[in-house]
Amino acid sequence: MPVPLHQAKAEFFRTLGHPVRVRVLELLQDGPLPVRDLLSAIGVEASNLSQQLAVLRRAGIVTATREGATVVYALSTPDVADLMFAARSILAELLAGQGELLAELRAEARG
Amino acid sequence: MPVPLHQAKAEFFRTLGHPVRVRVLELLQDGPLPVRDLLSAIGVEASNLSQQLAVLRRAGIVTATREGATVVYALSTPDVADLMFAARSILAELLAGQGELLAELRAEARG
DNA sequence: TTACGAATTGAAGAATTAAGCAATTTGACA
DNA sequence: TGTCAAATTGCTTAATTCTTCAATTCGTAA
Repeated sequence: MPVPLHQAKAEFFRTLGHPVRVRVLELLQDGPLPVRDLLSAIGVEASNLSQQLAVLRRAGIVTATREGATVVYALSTPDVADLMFAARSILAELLAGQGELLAELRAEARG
Repeated sequence: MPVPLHQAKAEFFRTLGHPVRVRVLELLQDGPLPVRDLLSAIGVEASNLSQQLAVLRRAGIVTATREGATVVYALSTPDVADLMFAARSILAELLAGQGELLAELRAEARG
């Protein structure tokens, strides 16, 4: 298996590794949205959101289309939803595991 | 939806955002492996691999078990395979899209 | 005990990345 | 034309992350 493919995968994951960008992808799962809506939903500075949108754009994960005065963003592939779902599943398991550890710790503290 | 959850997801993705760590997770999909094997398969400095394994460990994505002189690593949940699969699918689409752009560009160059 | 191999840890410098503010572009409309 | 709102870009500072090297831990066997 060629090395640069791992590089590409790693870069892809890194592209998702920012709370605002995660937020954007989740919001776009239900359909395209203008920047204005993303802005009010996420509640971050406009230039900051723009920077994060640019990261997603450069990676090709979202597309931007100008419609009059506004710019509308959309997922370039709906498969992103599957990925997010898989991530949620894993995160749920990991956090459940931590929850169990926490429970054990409490049990020890009581014992 | 609470803000820190997005933070957690972002951190999770960022944890995957490194070629060596991606490589490790893919290798572990077929079952647990001792560090020695990861080392020879990935071909990176031992201390570097150890650093990356530590990142995965701290995130709870892999577990380490000492067996005599060696340490064996395993995925803490098999769901990681699903995530990797989803990532591969998206990456394939994105790269295909780039391929199309490249084809168009070539067509223009010929025209 | 001493030594050796396997693996991890700590720390320092280089390189990336994020956040916020000012300046700029682009389209809509008086 | 001039102006306003939407969105992006450029730039600077602060914070993270990566890589490498030296030192350390842990187990095994002489």
